[in-house]
Amino acid sequence: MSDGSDSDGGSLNFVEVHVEKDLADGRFDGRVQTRFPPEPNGYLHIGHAKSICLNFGVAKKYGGKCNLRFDDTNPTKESTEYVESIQDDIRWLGFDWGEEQLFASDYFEQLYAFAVQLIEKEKAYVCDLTAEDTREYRGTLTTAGRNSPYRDRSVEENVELFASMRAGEFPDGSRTLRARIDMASPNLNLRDPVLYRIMRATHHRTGDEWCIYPMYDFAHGQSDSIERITHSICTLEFENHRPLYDWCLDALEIYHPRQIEFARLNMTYTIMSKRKLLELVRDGHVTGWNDPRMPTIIGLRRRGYTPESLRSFCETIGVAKFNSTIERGVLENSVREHLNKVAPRVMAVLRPLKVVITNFPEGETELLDAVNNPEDPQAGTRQVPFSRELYIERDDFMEDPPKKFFRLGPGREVRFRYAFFVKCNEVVKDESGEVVELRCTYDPATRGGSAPDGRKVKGTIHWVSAADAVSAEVRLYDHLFRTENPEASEEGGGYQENLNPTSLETLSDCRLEPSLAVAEPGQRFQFERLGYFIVDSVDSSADGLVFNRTVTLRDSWAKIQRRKGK
RNA sequence: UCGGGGAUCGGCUAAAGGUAAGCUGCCUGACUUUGAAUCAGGUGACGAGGGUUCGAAUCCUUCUCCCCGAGCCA
Repeated sequence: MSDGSDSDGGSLNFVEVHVEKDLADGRFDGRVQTRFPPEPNGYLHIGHAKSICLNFGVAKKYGGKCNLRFDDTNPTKESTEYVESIQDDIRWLGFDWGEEQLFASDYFEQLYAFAVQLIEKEKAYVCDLTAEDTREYRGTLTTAGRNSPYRDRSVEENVELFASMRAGEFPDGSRTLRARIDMASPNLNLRDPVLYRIMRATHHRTGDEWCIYPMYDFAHGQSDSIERITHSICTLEFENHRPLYDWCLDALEIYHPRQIEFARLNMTYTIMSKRKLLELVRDGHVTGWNDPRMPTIIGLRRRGYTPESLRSFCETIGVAKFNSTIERGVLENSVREHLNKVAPRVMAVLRPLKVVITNFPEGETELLDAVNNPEDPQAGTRQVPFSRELYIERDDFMEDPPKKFFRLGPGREVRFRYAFFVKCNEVVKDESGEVVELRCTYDPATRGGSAPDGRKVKGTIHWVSAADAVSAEVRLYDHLFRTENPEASEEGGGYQENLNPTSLETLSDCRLEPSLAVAEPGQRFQFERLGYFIVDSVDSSADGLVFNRTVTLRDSWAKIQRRKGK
């Protein structure tokens, strides 16, 4: 294909361009095999979702496979908790890596053999320099390094020493195995990089079997090679490592995949660093990796995001080498778009204001038909009870409203969704002057929401019947950070200075229409005129419903207000 | 300072020497029993200079700015 497009007419991202070129050149016998290689040292976040969609997506598009391989070469940071969460998250996202459980740690024996081969080829040596000395010998960005005094040990001595390293005869950090490349290389990764270090730590899979562990650079490429990966797709920061990736494979004379680097995802109002996300959890700024404010997959999931929305998000943002930052709103749009199609509509009042319909008979209830989802006729209808005492949203009433306020005010008439036209006659206040109740009349002739006399109302508001309402707690989430780029702090402090103090608002006195009484954890709804909400999977129970707001609806009224406020 | 990358509407991406396109945002308007959704229109870009060419976002060149790199992390 040379016109830059695929069969659907969509354009190719640059990775796919490279893959198609390789396919056309017969470079890997027409195979495409990718891999997603997380280190199990934290939970996956939306940035990983980009990589997952890319790797699994490219494999699928060209009839290949994508492996899930854990890059578990540093036992001090890794655990099975993370392994399991990563598998869960990938499955939930909708991807399948087959039955294989792949771990770099499964290749430790093979990797060790590779290292011995390198020694035998005089391309690696055991070095006794301390960590500090190693750094000092390495030189700087602008000055060449110096050869280690241990660089010219004999093959025999190196083989023996390396075996002793493995056998546990030396203390942690006392020796390393290094590649013999070029201490004067302008690429610091090539200045005799460390291949193995001595580290007594219990590995989550190999236990105490090993006391030496391979470095990323010596494990990753060879693991790719063993799995016969064709395209090893990673992020930009590994671009400087590619010469070393290639060097190892060439030195070993083994199958040689191609590494391609793309720009990782950055998003406004959040951070993507695993280390910093871990700090947020540890320091108690969030309730856990699954806090709905976290950019983690599990957090977004609990927040109410759908796998479809995350996948379509990854599709829209594209893949390139330019270091870009995606607006948070793009993510929000992706979930709105999906939920608009599938989420059942219900009425819920978050901040209740009592309304008494003075001309509606006491103790009576009228059942009204409401559409479950106007975007999906199959979803059918349900009945909602209307009675003398109702609740409406406090925001839907103003005592002294401007002309363009289409909701309730003294003397104004609006439509109560799916019910009647209602007119406000009287405003009741408490001693402090706060509005506590509205006394209104309804027009029985407008049942269902339209007037036989053809009169129109400008606004439609949601409501719930007071006697029939179910109570719930609703958690409203806002950006975790108050600045677009939390990493850039004004006072020179850390990103934590930019935490948004109002990122969570908990409303405990919400009233929902009765159909919600049986809502199950994980069920998603649109609360009409408010947003999309999900029953919390952790804290919600039958006698204590808890909802998380996934995202608000677009709100052009709020936008107008904001514009005026400026 | 050395090496490796990068720069196209406000944001994100296409254009593979031949009409700078799409999505999103923003602004209008239509419709509306969700100020939602939907629909229509508008706004708006090749980092700068030089060169090659009939023709350059694309090739060459100089410059500017940004990112990555001196872990026994990945």
